[in-house]
Amino acid sequence: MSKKPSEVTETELSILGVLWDRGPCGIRDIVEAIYGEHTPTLHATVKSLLDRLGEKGYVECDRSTFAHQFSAKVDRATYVGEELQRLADSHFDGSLAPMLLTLVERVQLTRRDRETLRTIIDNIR
Amino acid sequence: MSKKPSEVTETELSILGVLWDRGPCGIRDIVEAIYGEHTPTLHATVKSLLDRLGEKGYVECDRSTFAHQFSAKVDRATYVGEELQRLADSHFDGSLAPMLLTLVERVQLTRRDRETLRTIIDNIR
DNA sequence: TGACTCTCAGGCGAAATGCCTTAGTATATG
DNA sequence: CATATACTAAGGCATTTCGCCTGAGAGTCA
Repeated sequence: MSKKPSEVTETELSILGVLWDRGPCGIRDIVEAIYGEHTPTLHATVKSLLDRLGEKGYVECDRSTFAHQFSAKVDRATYVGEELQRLADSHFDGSLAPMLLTLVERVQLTRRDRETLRTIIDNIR
Repeated sequence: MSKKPSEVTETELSILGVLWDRGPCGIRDIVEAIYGEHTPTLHATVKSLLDRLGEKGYVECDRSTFAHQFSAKVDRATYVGEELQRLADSHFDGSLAPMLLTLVERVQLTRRDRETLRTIIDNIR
């Protein structure tokens, strides 16, 4: 289990977000999705961020096409799961259940949230 | 109430941890709790971190005594709650239920956990 | 007073972060 | 083929952050 501190920047996360929403993309697609325009500068900036996301293991690249296709290596749920585990490691000795209890006690859940949660728990049984 | 990205460093968090575990402390107490020794250098380092934690709103300082007493302004559960809300804001449009689903799917909850959780949910109602 | 302990203000180097430039390669179109 | 277009690769730059450290000065108590 690689125990990376995750450390994905807010800007990098916006790129991951595009990848999660749209699936594999070329750089141009990502640039236009985020900035609404396309310039060489923005292109290179996004490329840098993609490189770093690649080094961090969150993005991979298919180089078989002219415009390389980037895609998220980790899906959103898994990413969030890692973050949750990280929180649990820091504050609840790695165990998620107490954190979940804290969460439910602390946060204002809507009636809808409670019903959903109840359904989830019932289904797990 | 726009939430700042929190951005508490791992090192800063270790200081918050001491404050959470021991209550109000002088700098010396914190230094010894973390490093097991006390030197002018470590003292100043911890002071710097406390200053930054103060600026970020997580720590306050009682200056009425010779050795100022620092204490956490936000308790651990609240801090974790903020982090969880932040995650939900980033990935689930601020709604916690889907994130809870992710969390619950990831973990094996014991029967006891589920019962506790169910009780809590029922009591909120 | 003198020996300590503490605070305070601020600096330092390394790393991270977002942005940008330049050069070169593949593709498509006349 | 010749040329323009679109893309990649490699790397630099300015700023900020982070953890650590120094030096000066003030409060405390024998």
